[in-house]
Amino acid sequence: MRKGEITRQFIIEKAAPIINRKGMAGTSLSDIMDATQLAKGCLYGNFDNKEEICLESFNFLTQRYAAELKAYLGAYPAGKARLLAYLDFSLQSKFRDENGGCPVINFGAEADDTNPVIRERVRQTIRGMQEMLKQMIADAVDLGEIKSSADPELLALKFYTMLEGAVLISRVENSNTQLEQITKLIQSEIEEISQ
Amino acid sequence: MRKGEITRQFIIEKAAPIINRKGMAGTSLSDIMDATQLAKGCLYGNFDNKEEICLESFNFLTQRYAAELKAYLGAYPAGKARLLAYLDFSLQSKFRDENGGCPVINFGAEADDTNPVIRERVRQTIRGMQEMLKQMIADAVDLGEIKSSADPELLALKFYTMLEGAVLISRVENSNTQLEQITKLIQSEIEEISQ
DNA sequence: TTGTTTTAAGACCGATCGGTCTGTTCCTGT
DNA sequence: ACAGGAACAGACCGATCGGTCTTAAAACAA
Repeated sequence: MRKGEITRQFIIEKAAPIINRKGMAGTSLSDIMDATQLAKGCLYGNFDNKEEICLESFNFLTQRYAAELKAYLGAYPAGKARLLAYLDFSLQSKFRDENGGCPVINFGAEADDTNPVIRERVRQTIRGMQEMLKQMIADAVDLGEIKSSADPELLALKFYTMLEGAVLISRVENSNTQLEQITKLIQSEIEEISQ
Repeated sequence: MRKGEITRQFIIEKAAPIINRKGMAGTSLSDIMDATQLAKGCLYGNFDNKEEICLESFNFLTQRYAAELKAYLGAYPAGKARLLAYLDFSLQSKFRDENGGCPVINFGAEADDTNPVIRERVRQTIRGMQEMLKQMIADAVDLGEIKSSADPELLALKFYTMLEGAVLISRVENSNTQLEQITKLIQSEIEEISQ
């Protein structure tokens, strides 16, 4: 790997939590210079502009999350067990707090009216998460763990909106209570549709 | 009413949709000067700083929403009918699109890590909405329309997270589909716990 | 080791940022 | 009608914004 690629990755890793916390507009290049201890010329040698740093930061946060999630879920068999494991992961994931919360919420709320490129990436991420949830539910149905009357797609949307809404509220409240309550609710809903 | 108070209100009404769309950090004073056609001296004659304009803009958006909601719900009898009317209002409320989406999401996502004052106001708003929902559910229980086994507080949290999550996704997707699906889901859940 | 290419530093740029201040205009109570 | 105060305009401020460019240093291929 070339030196430049290492530096580029280093910049992204340092910038991502800041941008996730302070927002794209709220993060200045000097913020990133401080965090990386790199000069401006170096930043612009590795990126075309600030927006590219923001975009790559979002990609980094979501890809890292996806990798951690995949590693975590891999230990559980497909179906209901993995679905419940996903809830555990969502709850215990310190990720959200340490890096400024869910990037889907942060980047989504900021980009929806201002930045079509990033908004499109957020959309892809949302669809990916829903698709994954849908697949886990469908697997549980196929395995006979969940009633076949269940609609995996609709349930995935329901659970995902509940979780995102709970993450938002928990961040504003600075408390895990709401996220815990919602997680328990989803767990018991899964039990209700189990057979 | 003094002239100053009229101008102050005028500034807030013009600034609020912009700040809700572009964010607090992403909105500059010149944006507000353009929208109001007022000079800088006038803005600072009516507000101490930009943050005060942001705070009052959030207050304006939420208070106007609350007023419209109250007016809408007043036509329905307390209990299940009003609860269902709330869902209708949420769905048809053009408010969200015209002004840049739900201010709870926009200001909440931006302020949670950066602005304790505004975050506290968002928190109050969230609690107010949950309290209102809880009350509507509790009324329906008291009237015997909903089973007494239902937990109004938990249901309020559940419905609210679903709605906020759906609003976020619908905005990123630029489609009402998800919000419509979630609204229908909540409606049928209410029917399930009805008696 | 040497020559070339890549990478980083930081001075520099014009524009714009949030905010101040002074002078003028407009409103309003008498 | 007029005096006094409130409200507005806009020049002005230093700081900082995102971004460029030149130069030096470091990395790399030979």
